[in-house]
Amino acid sequence: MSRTLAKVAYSAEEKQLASFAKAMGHPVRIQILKLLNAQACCYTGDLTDNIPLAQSTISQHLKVLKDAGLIQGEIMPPKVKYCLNQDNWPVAQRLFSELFGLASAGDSPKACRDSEGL
Amino acid sequence: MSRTLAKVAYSAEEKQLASFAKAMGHPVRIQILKLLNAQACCYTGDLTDNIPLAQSTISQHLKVLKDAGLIQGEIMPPKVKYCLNQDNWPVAQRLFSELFGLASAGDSPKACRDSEGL
DNA sequence: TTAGTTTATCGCAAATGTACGATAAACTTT
DNA sequence: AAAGTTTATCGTACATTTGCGATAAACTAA
Repeated sequence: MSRTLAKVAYSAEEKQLASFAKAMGHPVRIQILKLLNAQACCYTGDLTDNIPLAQSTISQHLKVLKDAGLIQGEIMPPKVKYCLNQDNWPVAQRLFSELFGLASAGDSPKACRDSEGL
Repeated sequence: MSRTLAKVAYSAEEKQLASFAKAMGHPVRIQILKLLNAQACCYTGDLTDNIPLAQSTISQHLKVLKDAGLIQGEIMPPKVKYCLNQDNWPVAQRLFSELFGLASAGDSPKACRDSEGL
């Protein structure tokens, strides 16, 4: 048969994962996340200096990441310091891990013998 | 200081990762990926039957996933069988793993002592 | 108070994304 | 050949995203 399929609506986790993914769906935002992951924190100005986009545009990208819950900002007048969101980053980590078949690092997708089509 | 920052342009990997993430940025597409990950393959009709969206809409979502390289489709007249993309799924797996600080499963984001701001 | 620094927000234009119904395309069965 | 099944594509409407310059907001230093 083939009737053991998807539920009709999205689960909270599916929505959360899609929301994280959506926020990550732009190269600049990936760049920002990588930066924060590598060096803990940074100020908006640091990004403005090194990314060839208007300051307002970068601020908008930061807002997207913040609204998605991936980063958090702390006001340190006159600057704002951003870091990965302590609470949600591990959640995102988990959700993506689960989607990708969790761990076993070298796992290949469930075989679909024949494949290579279309 | 603080001048050891981001490069001016995006690397190929950053663009690739953003592209994967963007394709994953919708709950229906997450649902489809989970399904394919869980049961290897499925036909468009299976999705059409179980997701409350028009057939044309689902077809479009499949196209987004296919264009991003996350899934592949094989024509088996009169149906089309979809599976995770054998080549790229592991790539996506790796890129996301790397972004999330690779492995150590329980790692928390690099401390940003003080935090909780804004 | 005034001027300076840093970041967020507003208003706008152009491009993309989302969903639908209608229709075409490909192939099977009668 | 005609009718049926399954999936993709087209055209359309509406919403969201992306990027910019201009401006406001918050706070410090003169």
